Amino acid sequence: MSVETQVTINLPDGSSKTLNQNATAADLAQSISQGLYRKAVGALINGEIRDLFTPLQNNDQIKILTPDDPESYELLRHSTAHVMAQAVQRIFPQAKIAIGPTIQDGFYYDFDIPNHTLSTEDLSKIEAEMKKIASENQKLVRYNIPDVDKQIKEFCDQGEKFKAELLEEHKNDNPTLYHMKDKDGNIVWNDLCRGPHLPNTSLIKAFKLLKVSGSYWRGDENKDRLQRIYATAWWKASELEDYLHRLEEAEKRDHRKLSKQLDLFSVHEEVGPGLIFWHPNLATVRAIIEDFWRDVHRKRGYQFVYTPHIASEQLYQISGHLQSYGENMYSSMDIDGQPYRAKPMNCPGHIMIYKSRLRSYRDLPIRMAELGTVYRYERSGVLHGMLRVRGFTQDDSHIFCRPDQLEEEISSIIDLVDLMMKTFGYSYKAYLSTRPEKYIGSDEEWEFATNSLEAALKSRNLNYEIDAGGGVFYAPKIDFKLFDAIGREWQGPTIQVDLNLPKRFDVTYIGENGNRQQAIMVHRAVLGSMERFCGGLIEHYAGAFPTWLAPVQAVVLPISDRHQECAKEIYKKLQEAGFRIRIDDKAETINYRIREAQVEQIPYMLVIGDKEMQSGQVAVRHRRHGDMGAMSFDKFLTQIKTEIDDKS
RNA sequence: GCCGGUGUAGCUCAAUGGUAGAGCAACGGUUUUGUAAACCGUAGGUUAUGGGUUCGAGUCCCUUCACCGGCUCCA
Repeated sequence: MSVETQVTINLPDGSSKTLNQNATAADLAQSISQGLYRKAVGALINGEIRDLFTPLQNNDQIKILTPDDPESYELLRHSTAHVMAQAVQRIFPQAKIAIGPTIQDGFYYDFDIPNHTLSTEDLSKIEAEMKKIASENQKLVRYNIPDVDKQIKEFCDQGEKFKAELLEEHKNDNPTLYHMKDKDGNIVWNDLCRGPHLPNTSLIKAFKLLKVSGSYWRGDENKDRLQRIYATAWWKASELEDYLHRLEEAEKRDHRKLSKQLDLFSVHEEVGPGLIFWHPNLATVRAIIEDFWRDVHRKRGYQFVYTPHIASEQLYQISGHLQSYGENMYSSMDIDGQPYRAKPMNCPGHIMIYKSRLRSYRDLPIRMAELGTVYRYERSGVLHGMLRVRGFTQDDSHIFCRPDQLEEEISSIIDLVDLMMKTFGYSYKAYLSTRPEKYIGSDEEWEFATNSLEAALKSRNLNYEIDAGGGVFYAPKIDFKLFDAIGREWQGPTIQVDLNLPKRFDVTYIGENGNRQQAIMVHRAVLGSMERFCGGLIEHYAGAFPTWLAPVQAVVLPISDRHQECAKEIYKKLQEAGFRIRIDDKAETINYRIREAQVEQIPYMLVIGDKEMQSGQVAVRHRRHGDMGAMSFDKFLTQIKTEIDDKS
């Protein structure tokens, strides 16, 4: 056999294999082992997920994908999306299909279904039809469109205007269709799609349609309104069950639900949506977090400031917020004939303080910090518990520094972020967002600011990803994504190097050479907002705040009336020692009161009965570990003290 | 704001178009209790709001408001 009719491909283990030309990934799998061939669902070719029947090229780096590989879920979910679309069109022949991408843990598909609104009952019908399609064992076959214009016309004739539009857009990108064929090889359905896909539908076994919602063609509210079906798909039924279980768990942790159980916060129609009332329990948690926050900031050379909640429009004209952020600001109020606004951001206020006197290069850096409450208009449909509100308190800081101090400042912020996130038990990941398409400032400024951010990340040996073009128009930034106790992602700290405001406000200092120089301004928030952070914490801890944060740290429970005196003494001693203590001596059984304390997630219960009165000990029950037996009061004191000091 | 859904006692939920109910919580008693719910009783409602259809509306239709799931945006 000559070399031309063969291809050599490389395998993950470093070995290589020679196959006939036109061999596909499936052929490769078969040549490796029957077992692998049976399990194969696709291939990773030069790092890209591809169909199992993709012909291989000389020198390709190949990994055969099986359900054991995380990448295989992309194939599964994408193919399941097509099965869903086919099912929808079987049930609703008038339905036109838009797009159906995979998302985390699942996928969705958008449809235009004239004269029908999808309901939850429809979902089970569609699911049943999908099972049918899966059992029909249809083949998914990639098909290069030979005549794009003809295909566009065909789509138009079928009324598939979204597909026609997409194809028109991709006409020069070698567009492909995927044919779905029955066992006799007849094409029963097709969809414009780049792929890749599973070889056939029989692999699709464990899926569930989750919800319907509205959407727009291309996410544009001026374009067609579509109906979206969200769904999830897994290889095994057990995985699907686990996933649904995780959803249930997440639902149990919902901060709005826990708020009712634990009496944490409320919103009121008489007051307005998106405005949070902090009840004593959550206010206690917040106050402790704020104390901690002040403490770590003080130790890092921050100075605390307070700024007004309303300001003349002049301020926001200078800052540019009226022009670029006006849509999110509340309309003006008239004060002595002058228009004023509720503040949407703290930065202009901090700049006012900076500019209240002449600053020398020796004064820098100046780190100003404020738990600053701001008000922003959010569209009514986006409000969500404490996580998306209209009035909130940011843990906002602005650092004014010289160019030569920038990297060091950023590095120290990253250090602070690390301390804060570790304290609350979040893991995190950093993203460096670079210059977007629309921006202000010079290329040199962008380069300097971006390089400083990156250098700081590197100096701290922090892994980060680059979000190219993800910066805001006035600043490159580092964003941190947090991962909570059940692995969910939250928006975390942010660091931005502002290339705009120092110019607009003429923020300067006198340099060593006696000349006025422009100061560099860094915005940073670590917790984000107290509302969102505390809302997130509720879910992260599932309502069981660690002892250092718990609204009530221990409850003293006298067994009967004759133990009240003794219980009160213990209660008093603990309260005087600075703990947050409650005594529950109401005329209920001890079981009842223990249950109440458990439901309230109080970390410690101290049961006082005859034995304890005699021995002078306390019987300790922990909300998680249950009855811990009797111990001396001092021992308990030391134990809880250590726990609080360690913030564990 | 848009699409879809929901709104009944403080909470969780019932009530084929035909007299609004339960459990928990609250309150009053009784019980004095050993590690997740003692017993008896009392009170609690313009069924989110305003209108309409009907002999009759919690239930059907429309308005407004709020909430829920998304779209979009962001702390």
